[in-house]
Amino acid sequence: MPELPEVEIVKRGLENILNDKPRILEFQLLRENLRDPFPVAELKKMEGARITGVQRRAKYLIFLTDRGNFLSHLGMTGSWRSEADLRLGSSPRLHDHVRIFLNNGSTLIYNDPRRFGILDVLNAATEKKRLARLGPEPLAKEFSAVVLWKSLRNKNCGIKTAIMDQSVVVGVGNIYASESLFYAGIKPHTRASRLSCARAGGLVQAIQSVLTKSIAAGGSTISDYRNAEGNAGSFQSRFAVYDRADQPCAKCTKPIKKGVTVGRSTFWCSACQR
DNA sequence: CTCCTATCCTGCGAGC
DNA sequence: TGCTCGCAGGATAGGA
Repeated sequence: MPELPEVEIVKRGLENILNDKPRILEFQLLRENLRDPFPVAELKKMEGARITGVQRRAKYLIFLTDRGNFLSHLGMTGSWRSEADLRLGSSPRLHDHVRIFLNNGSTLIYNDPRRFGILDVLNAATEKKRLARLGPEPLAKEFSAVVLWKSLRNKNCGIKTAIMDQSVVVGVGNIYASESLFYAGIKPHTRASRLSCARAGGLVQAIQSVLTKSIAAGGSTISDYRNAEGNAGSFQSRFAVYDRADQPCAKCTKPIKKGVTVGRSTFWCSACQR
């Protein structure tokens, strides 16, 4: 579900919900793990802490408190929502796994059917494990033609696989990889190491443009994505190629192709992308 | 190092 | 209608 635009929109919604810097009354863990076991004791230590902000790094959400920080990754199907006046003993909805009761009357609820998500505290060890090897933020100045080109030079895989590698650039997932390559006019199967610096520069611009436009549209809602305030995104109606197999290319009207690259479906226009 | 596969899970739609 | 199968936004471990 969530790639950079969706996580960014969730972050902004959480900021609205948490803008009065509420205290955590209780961390309610409704099971013992998602992809990894919850660090129960360390999370419980943060009960009573004041949440001072929310940040995004790559596809991670980072919750800042005055007693340490914790992070969340939505995996494929994770979501945060808030409910007002929820009682501690009230029964959770299907696939609600974590509830954070706040002293401002709202409760943050993490729901995740497939449970590929992550909830972890942020300390030196988890920073190293989760964040240390992440590449540049695509919307930051540091992400340039030369930076991308250099990290592609030793990569034998296709360019689409390469830009989904979070050590090359963060935040680009299966949807925005196909979309970006369409706008850059680059075939997804092109060997990453063969891309010229100039074409890498075009790809940088395409990635930035697509992600920025998607954020402006509230992200993409494929089936179940909602932001923290319950609203769907609308960028899915503007996909150029993703999930548009056999439909006419908006530029040249030739049918969009679909293939499978490293187990992920890939969409492109064989006329517009070389 | 890099590359490649399998795997973690549930839900849904296509096809029979 | 009801069943099975394949596929879905991500990331990682483990072996080559």
